[in-house]
Amino acid sequence: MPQLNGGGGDDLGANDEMISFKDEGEQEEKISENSSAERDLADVKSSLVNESETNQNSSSDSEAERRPPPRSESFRDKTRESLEEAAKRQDGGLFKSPPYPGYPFIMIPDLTSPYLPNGSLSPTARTYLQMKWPLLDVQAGSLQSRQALKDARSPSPAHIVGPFCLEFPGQADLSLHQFHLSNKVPVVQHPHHVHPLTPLITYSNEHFTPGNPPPHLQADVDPKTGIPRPPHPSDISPYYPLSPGTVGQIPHPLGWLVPQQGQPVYPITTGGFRHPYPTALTVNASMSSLLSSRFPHHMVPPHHSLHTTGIPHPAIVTSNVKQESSHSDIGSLNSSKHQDAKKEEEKKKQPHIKKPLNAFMLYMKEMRAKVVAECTLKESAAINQILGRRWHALSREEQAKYYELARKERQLHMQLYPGWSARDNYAGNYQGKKKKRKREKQAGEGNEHREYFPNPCLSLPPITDLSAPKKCRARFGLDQQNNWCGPCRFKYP
DNA sequence: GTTCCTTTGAAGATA
DNA sequence: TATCTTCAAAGGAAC
Repeated sequence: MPQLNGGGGDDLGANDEMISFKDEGEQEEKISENSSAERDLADVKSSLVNESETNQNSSSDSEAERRPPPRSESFRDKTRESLEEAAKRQDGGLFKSPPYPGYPFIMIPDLTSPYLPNGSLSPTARTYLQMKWPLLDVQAGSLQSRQALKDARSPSPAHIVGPFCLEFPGQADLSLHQFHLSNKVPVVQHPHHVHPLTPLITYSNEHFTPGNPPPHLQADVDPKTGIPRPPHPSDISPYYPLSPGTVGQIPHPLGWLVPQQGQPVYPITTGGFRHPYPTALTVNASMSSLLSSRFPHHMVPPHHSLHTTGIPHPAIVTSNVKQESSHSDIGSLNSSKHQDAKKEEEKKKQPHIKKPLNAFMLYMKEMRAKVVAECTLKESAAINQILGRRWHALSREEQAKYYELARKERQLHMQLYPGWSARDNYAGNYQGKKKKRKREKQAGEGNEHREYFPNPCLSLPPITDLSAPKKCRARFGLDQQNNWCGPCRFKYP
């Protein structure tokens, strides 16, 4: 994890950059030989990588040296360890402040009660929400405040200190869903105008249009104000969506909550809970609604009308487990074969809970569109190379944002899927997940591409795996054969 | 339709 | 404990 101590050594992996410098130098030469149009394109693309790399120093040119220093001494790990240590000390508080001065943490004092007595959001809650979900209309945390906004059009930024460096003590939980997404704000992100902390927002507009939530959901009433409010589970990252299959089977009360890109990231599954829901996990009724909204319908009690206060409690998970257990008891009357077959069938149907995204993945998710827009590259592999280098070019503060986001994602993930382990997704454990073929990449392997691979337009690091001569073709496409290495040109004239 | 590619980081597995 | 392996996202290309 990033530190802000400004120590002399930069162990953020900047060693990578020398490669690009060398290549870029060659690239420039090569670019100069190309047409002006190509040069312009190359400049634009190169600028993607170069813009922040010009200050990077490194002398390493080997693949091995491109890797970060040993983890035990790495700046990231130190910070991460400190974070985790702090997280342990923080008694499970999700958004408490770790003791890292200058670290852009986003803290909320007490998310269990994000509402003020009048039903509006507490300022700090608004601040956090606007940080994490900028498209949230946190100003209009309640119908009242929304109406007030409508009338006065005057937010009260006096409460809002700023996106970062907010630090609040106190317990936090996942009751953010008591906040509401605004139906007025644009939900679809523009690729060029992405908030730095919006990687988690993938909701589509239609999913939050006023008419979309089932009418009966409107019955959700703020227990404090008595004002009906839609039970938007907006506190949950869209990385924890419902599985599409689950949504499709039954008009689940929150079935309209579907991530924009359609692919569930953290679909809840019964299989995700290898153990009963821990009683120690403090989840309030709001959280429970969220959880219930992400459970397959077969895990939710048959009544689909949500309780005004509660909607199903996390105990529902437990109770559902018990329910399943009792169901199994009943099923024991049937033949065991039938039961086994049914179990296997259900097991196959289980959507697997995906890993929480790490900092770099969050960064990629956010920046990919920008890179794609600025660069004509199509292949994700090439884009990821750019992103990887830009990641290293990021300042520690900027990286820290993503590390913090990733940390919260992990914590949220842990709360949503307490029994989940990354091992569950390993090939063999997850039905339907194909085992990844092991890459036969050997460090230090000779690389003719390296010699021929200036990659003029992208400042990409040299390809290390030359086992497949078709790589340049796959990498650049047929229309950019001038970027191919010699062997590839020869093979695919 | 499935797998590969490519990146970094987290976490499990293994020696 | 250190190292290795797998999997997260993405989407075009290859098979």
